[in-house]
Amino acid sequence: MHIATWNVNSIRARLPIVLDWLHANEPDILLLQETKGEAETFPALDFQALGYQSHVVGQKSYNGVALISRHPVTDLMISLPGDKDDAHARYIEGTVHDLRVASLYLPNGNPLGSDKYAYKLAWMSRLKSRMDELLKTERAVILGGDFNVIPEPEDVYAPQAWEGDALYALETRKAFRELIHSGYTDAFRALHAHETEAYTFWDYQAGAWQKNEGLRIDHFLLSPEAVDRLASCIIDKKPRALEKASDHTPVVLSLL
DNA sequence: ATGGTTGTTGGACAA
Repeated sequence: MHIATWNVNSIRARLPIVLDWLHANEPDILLLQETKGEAETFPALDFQALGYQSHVVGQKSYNGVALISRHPVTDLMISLPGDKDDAHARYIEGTVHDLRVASLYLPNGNPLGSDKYAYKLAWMSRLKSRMDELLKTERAVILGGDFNVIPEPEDVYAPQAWEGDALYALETRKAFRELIHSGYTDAFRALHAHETEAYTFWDYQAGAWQKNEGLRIDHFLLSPEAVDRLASCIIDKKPRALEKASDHTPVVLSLL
């Protein structure tokens, strides 16, 4: 079972790259973030032609997540519980075989001290509540997506320069640790404990890709039942080098 | 250094 997560920064702008990658890699499940459009405009027929069904939560212009699968998906949840007034399209969760899988786009939160940062922290608190609920099911749970969190200094090219950023501020990392400590595992770091320069995002600006000034902010968090089946977790850097690339590159999880 | 880039959209805003 192969599951990929990819912040594509607009599915319309990225469609050829995503379809080429999907055809070449054939994961069982593809989790997308920042599809940037209403669900009705999602190019589901293009994915269907490759044998995939698409489940999309969208909104105009911003955010947007999708759960794309070669296998049937049941029991969809299309928002993160805990705030009925939150209209951002940032969360979708469903069951594929014996797995409970979510695609999530956690708020960026910049700048620190703003309403946006308060929203980020509140969203992380809501996510923790949902993750606690999922743990109680004692099922294999896979949460994949753009967490907009740099967990540790080795996950960023210049830690000191990011201390005032909402992706790396201590309060953000504390909230991320709370997610982990409730019983989840960061799949990439579990299998690559001391690997450095393992990034999933490089800014479009200032030659960040060419200088390898990246961040590791796209993650898979696994429940204990999923960790028992963990075989590999790799970052596929190749799509970031293409013309018209997303600023993020896919992370691919393999389970037994 | 108040820049630099990309996407949506058709001027800012978000990242």
